[in-house]
Amino acid sequence: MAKGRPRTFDINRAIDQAMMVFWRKGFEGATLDDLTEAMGISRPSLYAAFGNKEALFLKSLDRYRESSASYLQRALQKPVAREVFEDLLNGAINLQSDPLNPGGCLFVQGALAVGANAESMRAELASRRSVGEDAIRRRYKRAIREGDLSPDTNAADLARFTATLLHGMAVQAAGGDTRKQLLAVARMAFAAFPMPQK
Amino acid sequence: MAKGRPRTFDINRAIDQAMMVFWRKGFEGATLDDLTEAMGISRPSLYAAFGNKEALFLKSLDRYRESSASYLQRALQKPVAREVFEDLLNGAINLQSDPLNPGGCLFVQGALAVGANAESMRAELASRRSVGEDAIRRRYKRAIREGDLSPDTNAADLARFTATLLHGMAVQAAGGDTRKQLLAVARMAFAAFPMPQK
DNA sequence: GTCTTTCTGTACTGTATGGTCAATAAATAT
DNA sequence: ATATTTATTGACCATACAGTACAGAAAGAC
Repeated sequence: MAKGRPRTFDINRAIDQAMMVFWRKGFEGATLDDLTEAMGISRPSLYAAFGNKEALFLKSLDRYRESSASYLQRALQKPVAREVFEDLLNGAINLQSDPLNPGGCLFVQGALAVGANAESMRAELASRRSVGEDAIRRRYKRAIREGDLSPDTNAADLARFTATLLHGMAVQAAGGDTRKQLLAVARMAFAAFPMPQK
Repeated sequence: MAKGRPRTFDINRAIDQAMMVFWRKGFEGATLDDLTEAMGISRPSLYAAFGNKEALFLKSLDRYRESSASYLQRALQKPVAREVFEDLLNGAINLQSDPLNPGGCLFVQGALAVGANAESMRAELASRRSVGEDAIRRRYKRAIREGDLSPDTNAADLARFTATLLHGMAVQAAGGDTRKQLLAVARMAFAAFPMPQK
């Protein structure tokens, strides 16, 4: 066991709580008092464990990707592009409209437009959204190779279209749209998905 | 002419400048120093003319709706639903990816997730987005009556789908997507639009 | 036990924020 | 001209913010 006095709180549980606060209030809107209260720890404990607010935010983003947004990796493993697309939309809806969560998506509302102090976090989020979109693009490319998407499909455009829907639904969910309403949106989007190669 | 010393600045021009700051940094991220500097006026002048930061934000939202986002009202006047849909997407792209503007949409990034102080502005924006979506829904309802949309179309769902695309493109644009890239997204979305009644 | 290491709690610091005061300047009304 | 109304200016205020110092507490090492 590590020497010295052990922490009295579970660090992963603390990150989970911080994540929820950032999700609900954004990076700028979440104050240290909000965070420490939700995490159940004092300010110096937070700084000892994480460094500062930015580092805690980044940890929260990692945690979000691995827990809440894990539907994305699962969707990418579906056998054909059509199912990938459907699972992405359904998974996003499931997450974003879960009444136990803040509405929407941490990667969207965490820091979409911010002041100078938070500019680097805004860029970080844009970058992470881009990483997700790129993973989708690569999956569609594979689908083209494997023949379940027509060879003349533009994978980058289709991935961007997918991301646009995910992000748009995040805004809708942040505004209070229900799961049922978002499912109807997804149903319409399915009609835009290119036909599988015959 | 009104008595008393006249203002030395153009109030509409000042609102335009404030709007740009809010658009770029959001309600919370925009400081009074940011605002007064961009508007070219002093703090007490701002308070005398507008009341406070919230009131200035609301004025900026009005201005945004009437200038930048005026494409929406124009699109709603198109003769058939299909053209309405296309003009909405094209108009949004035109606005959101204009290099002279901050990327994205003020109604989306103005206050999507915020701290307690700005909670009422977050709700205000959600409400205004909802007003826009409702105007689209009513337009589609009319289209159903007029026969250019099939009678079994769900106007509310189609309006929500439209709004989701607009808001999703706003997030994409805020992240740096170009006009060209967004136009490709719109082209895919067109495929999801229900066929006109035969 | 005693030493060392690490964590916790209270209290604090410097700064930036939104908002205001009081004095002065510039216009109209009579 | 004088009075009145309104705008501007620069300094100011209270508060909330992110971040920290320091003393005490709890564990392992020996």
